[in-house]
Amino acid sequence: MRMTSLLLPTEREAPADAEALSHVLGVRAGLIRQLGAGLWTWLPAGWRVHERAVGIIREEMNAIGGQEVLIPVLQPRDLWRRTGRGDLDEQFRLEDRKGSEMVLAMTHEEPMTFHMAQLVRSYRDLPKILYQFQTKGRDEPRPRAGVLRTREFIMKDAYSFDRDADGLEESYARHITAYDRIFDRAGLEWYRVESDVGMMGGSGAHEYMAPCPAGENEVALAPGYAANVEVASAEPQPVQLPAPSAAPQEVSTPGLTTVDQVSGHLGVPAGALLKAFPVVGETSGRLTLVLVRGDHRVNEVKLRNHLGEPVRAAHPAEIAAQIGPVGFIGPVGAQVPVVADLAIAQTGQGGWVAGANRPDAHLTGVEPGRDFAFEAADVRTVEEGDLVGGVPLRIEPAIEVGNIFRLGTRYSEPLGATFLDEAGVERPIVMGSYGIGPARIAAATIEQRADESGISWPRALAPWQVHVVALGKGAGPERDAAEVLYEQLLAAGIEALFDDRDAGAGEKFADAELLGCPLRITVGRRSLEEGHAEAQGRRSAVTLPGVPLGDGAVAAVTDLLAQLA
RNA sequence: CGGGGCGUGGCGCAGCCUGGUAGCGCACCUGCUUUGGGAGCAGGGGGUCGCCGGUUCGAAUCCGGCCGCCCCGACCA
Repeated sequence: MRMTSLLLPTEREAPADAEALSHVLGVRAGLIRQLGAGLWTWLPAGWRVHERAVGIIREEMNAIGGQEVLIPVLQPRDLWRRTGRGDLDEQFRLEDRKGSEMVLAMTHEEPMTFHMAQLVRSYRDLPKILYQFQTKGRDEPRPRAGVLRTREFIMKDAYSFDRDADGLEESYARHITAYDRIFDRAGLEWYRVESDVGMMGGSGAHEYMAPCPAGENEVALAPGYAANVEVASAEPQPVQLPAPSAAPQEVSTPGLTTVDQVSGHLGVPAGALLKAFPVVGETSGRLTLVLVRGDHRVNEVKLRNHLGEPVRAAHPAEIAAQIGPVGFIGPVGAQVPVVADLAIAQTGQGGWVAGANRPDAHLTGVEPGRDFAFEAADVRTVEEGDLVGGVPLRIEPAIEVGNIFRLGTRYSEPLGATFLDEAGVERPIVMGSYGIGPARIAAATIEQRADESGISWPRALAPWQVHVVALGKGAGPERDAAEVLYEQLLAAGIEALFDDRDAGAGEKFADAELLGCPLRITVGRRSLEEGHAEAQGRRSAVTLPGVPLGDGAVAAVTDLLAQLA
């Protein structure tokens, strides 16, 4: 591709509203442009990257027996009502001219299962893996960071159909194989982490996380351990409790309502406090008092999974009516169920500090079990430095680039996707679903590999393998030699971008570094006289061996490319 | 949805407080010079100042309403 004809609007300055690196560089390098909140257009160079990611995914999905299909984005809302998903907040809804209710697909479990319900009759029709690359519409509460979280995006979504749980395990394992290869080939640093299965039930799920500063998730990492912080468990760091006493002692803590104030006033570590967090079940309406250590935070995902329903923080009025004065509540004497985090329950010690359920007062010397009844559960968020297998945990922000999910019969049952087994018994198909966001692969790659000058693509994702820069404005020997080299590369099937613009050397180099093709070949007066062009890898400042012009050029470039990642 | 911020040529911004000819840098067009790290000189084109309404002789500027976009949080099967 010649840059004189390419639509590549590079910018010297970052857009004022861009924060994330992938957002800034995506716009500056001319890959993407914004149409509206969470709505992004892929320009030619950016789309080439996206399609390279798609190509890798397609190859690996085919390699595990996946079959590619294409399902409409526009769908009857009724289908979604049948699975109880006709009213989701994130769902784009519309009507056709006849007034029929339609939705834009957020994902494609419903239509996929709908088809399979009609097409699968017998256990002989299973297993199957079907996938597609298709647009998803999600009315996100807050789109952000360029293409990282958008309201419309392309997802590779795959669905597995098996006769039983063992079959699902096999399909699930195949996807792990494919996904591991996909993210390796894309050149990402990634982790496969345990993730929340949500309220959908199912027997487990994993997310593929690419660490990067703009990530919206947090992953907890230790050797041999990787989990989304939403579900991560670890051994807490110890805390020195004050000496126990025979019975709780009331102490005056006037106006002291925060953990810091109380621990400072009493001269005890924050971790010696029992932080009381009253929650109300969204469906049951039941109030529960959750206790975590004063230096810990309640993990709402783990809490929700433990209680079996979503929860919200209790309102001050509810707290005052059922437990005690806000700021001074505690488990002792509280007439509500108490859930104590394992970091408290497992110590078996006394000496804790808790609210006294009386204004301006706390209790010291509190001992769980003796002074109040509780149910023990792991409901806290892990902290950096907590131990897993004796090794301190670290926590990193990451982008979710893919997920794999055991669905079970969540969709096959309501949509009547069944088959007859050998015994003639009708059974629901056991399903899995598996997503990957190619745009997030591109964004995560930018985040992980960019430097001060711009993007640095791995060969697997680069929009072009070679960026040929002709120096010298207008016609001249450099331009002629570069022209010949460019044509040779094209003829040899090497994807090359040719900077044939009448621009200064600095501008051409700056644009080449911004765009980040793996190999830059410069044809300039300096080396032309000796009959060669200069080669520069994007990732290193080291000048590579020169490329001879003429017959050996293609072979030399091929060699250089082989040395680059 | 709560909090904060911003809307002025393609991009980045000033002007608004204190109403009176819409400005700067980059980019763009023409010519000449220049040509290995975002060139110089000269000339030139391009803006409903987000939208609607109000105040005023006069509104980018003041007032009201609306819309859009960004950031933080909530949220994100």
